[in-house]
Amino acid sequence: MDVSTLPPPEAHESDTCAVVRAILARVGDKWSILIVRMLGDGSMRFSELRRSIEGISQRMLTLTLRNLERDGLVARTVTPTTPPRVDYELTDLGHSLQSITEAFGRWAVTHRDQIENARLRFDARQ
Amino acid sequence: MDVSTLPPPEAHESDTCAVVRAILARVGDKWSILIVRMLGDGSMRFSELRRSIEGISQRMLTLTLRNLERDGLVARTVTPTTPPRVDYELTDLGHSLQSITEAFGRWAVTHRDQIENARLRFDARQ
DNA sequence: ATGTGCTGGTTACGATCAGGAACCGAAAGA
DNA sequence: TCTTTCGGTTCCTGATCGTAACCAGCACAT
Repeated sequence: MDVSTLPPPEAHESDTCAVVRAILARVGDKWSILIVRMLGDGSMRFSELRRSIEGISQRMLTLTLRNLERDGLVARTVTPTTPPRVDYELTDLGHSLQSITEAFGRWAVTHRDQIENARLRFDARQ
Repeated sequence: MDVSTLPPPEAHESDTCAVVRAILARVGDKWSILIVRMLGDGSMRFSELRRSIEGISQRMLTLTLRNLERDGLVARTVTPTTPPRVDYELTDLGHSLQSITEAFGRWAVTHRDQIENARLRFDARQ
């Protein structure tokens, strides 16, 4: 989340490296991908997201949603009722990321045990 | 990179949320994905990686490789010559992640402009 | 009238982490 | 002897994460 701008113009052709890095800096943090995954099933309001993404704080949810909105992955809709209602949904750009986040989710669940075992083995070796 | 352990046993069934979060915390940072992408083409030695992943510091390369090794995604081979030679290559587990990192790389390159534009529009609105 | 709850945030602050720069030993080459 | 290469490590600073507290606005109950 530290890279404030996308790579400079001179890196225009094919240094995938810098592009991937800059985009990952935004989209690659743990909350962003989780939120994209949750919103894949349809729009959700703020507190709904907060309840379904366990472990996220209000602050991080706000910040992450704001960044996703800034990058055009998520759209924010305010309905000025009482109490106010704020809905978030994926934009087309956000939807285009869906297949990747889903693939990642499947990979994570499938290989979870392997990673945990590798980690235990590594730590035992030290 | 802050979550030190994988999710506790009680979260065993299907709270994909915690699993994805814990795994992303390790694998989802910008350097890890870039390294997996680089190693996808074959094994590389330390300084080779440092030169080809522009912008990475020696320290972050060391740390990230260590974590990837710990999680069983990367194998480290030391050849005790002078100067020492250390090669890194993907394990089978690491290779299983390849298609995802490649898909992400393609997505990043393809949608780079859209993100940059969305960001400019958002900032202009404030 | 007064308290309590829900909404979607914001602020303050301490812990944690990323990242840069400098340093390291050993050996080869000039 | 001085420099370079190799793969690290150590120190330090500034950014970031995350927790807890606070906020306004309104409904409903006491």
